[in-house]
Amino acid sequence: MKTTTQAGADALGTRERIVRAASRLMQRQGYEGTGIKQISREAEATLGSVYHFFPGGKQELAAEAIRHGDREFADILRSVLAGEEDPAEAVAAVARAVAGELRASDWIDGCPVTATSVGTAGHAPDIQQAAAEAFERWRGLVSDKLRACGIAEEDAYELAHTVIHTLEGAELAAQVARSDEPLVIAGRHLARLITSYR
Amino acid sequence: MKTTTQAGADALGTRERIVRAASRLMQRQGYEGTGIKQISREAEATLGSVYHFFPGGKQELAAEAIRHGDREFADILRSVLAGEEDPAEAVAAVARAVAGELRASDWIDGCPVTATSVGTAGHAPDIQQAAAEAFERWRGLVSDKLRACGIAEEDAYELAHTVIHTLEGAELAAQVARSDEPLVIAGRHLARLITSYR
DNA sequence: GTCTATAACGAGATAGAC
DNA sequence: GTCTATCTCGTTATAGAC
Repeated sequence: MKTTTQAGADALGTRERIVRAASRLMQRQGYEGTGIKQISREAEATLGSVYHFFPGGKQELAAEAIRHGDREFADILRSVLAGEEDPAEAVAAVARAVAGELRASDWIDGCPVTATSVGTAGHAPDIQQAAAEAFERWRGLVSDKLRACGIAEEDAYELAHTVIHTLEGAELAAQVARSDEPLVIAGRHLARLITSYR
Repeated sequence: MKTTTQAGADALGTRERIVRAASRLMQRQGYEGTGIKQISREAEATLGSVYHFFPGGKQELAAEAIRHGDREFADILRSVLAGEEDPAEAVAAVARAVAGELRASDWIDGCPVTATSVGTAGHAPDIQQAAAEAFERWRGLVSDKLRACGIAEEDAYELAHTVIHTLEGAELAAQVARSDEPLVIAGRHLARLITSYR
């Protein structure tokens, strides 16, 4: 068995621990607000190990952290969407799931992709591209669900955009307001919008 | 005439130049990514002047910068909403206006409130509150427009939430994708959603 | 691969003359 | 109100032993 497929927190390789720590910290503090020393400390790795695995420095590590957050939310999205047959219900369930995780973190842990990429436009293209790819992947998952439920391809494509982007914006608002109301309302409206295309 | 009401860029007082520079820089680089020295340089003020007007340091200045961005977008919102009679058309026009400004900046200048507040949750309550108040003000303007067009108060309240938050999320996505497609689609869907309540 | 030490630089903030 | 000089601390990144 390869080490990269082992389970259990203590069995994680150094590289994976570094990526996870970077993703979690940048999710809370953003790219500029997170230091490499803090990441190495949190990952229980030395600074030398960080630069060994990520010779491109902070930018390369941040791009990898975004891809980690991408995969993490994609798994949640797949799972929650599969749990409801009706696509409108499924999207509302995603909104509730996001709200639940946000509340559980006391409104601290926002979207890891957004938090890491905001403020890097124009001087960190790798980070911007990783974020764009994450959004595209998530939209693809939503679009697949909508098409599987009989919504026309072009409608599904556009609806997936608004589903992901509305959840993104509502999560930001929920975070600063320390309330799940924005996400609950967003879930209701997205469900209504989707239903109007059936 | 008081100096604070004078027009023209060169006639601005020092304090106002500092706030504007802070708002513009944090809109691009975020709170942590923007230095006070850079702000003072850009504002053509000395470091001493910055701390004279903002003894609370970077946090106090950032909160004021957010309130500046709040007022700026509120003015645009009022103006664009007033330019269209139909509320659905008006909201779509707002989406186009946001897309136009974003494209004009080569996808660099996102939402000044979001960019400044992301990553500060949990350790800068003044900033979080200023951001929450900005969103609330903007939602109030949208809600006023919807109610003036005959939409029930409770529906207008909830729709205003989703209008602002969807635009917010779509702007983030448009920024990383360097495309106005997310905002154009969001405008269309918001118009459709509003129309469904008439 | 891991570790320590340190270089090189910039950050936020302050003091005090003017 | 404005300006300069400076303190202190933290940052990214590198060097080189082990």
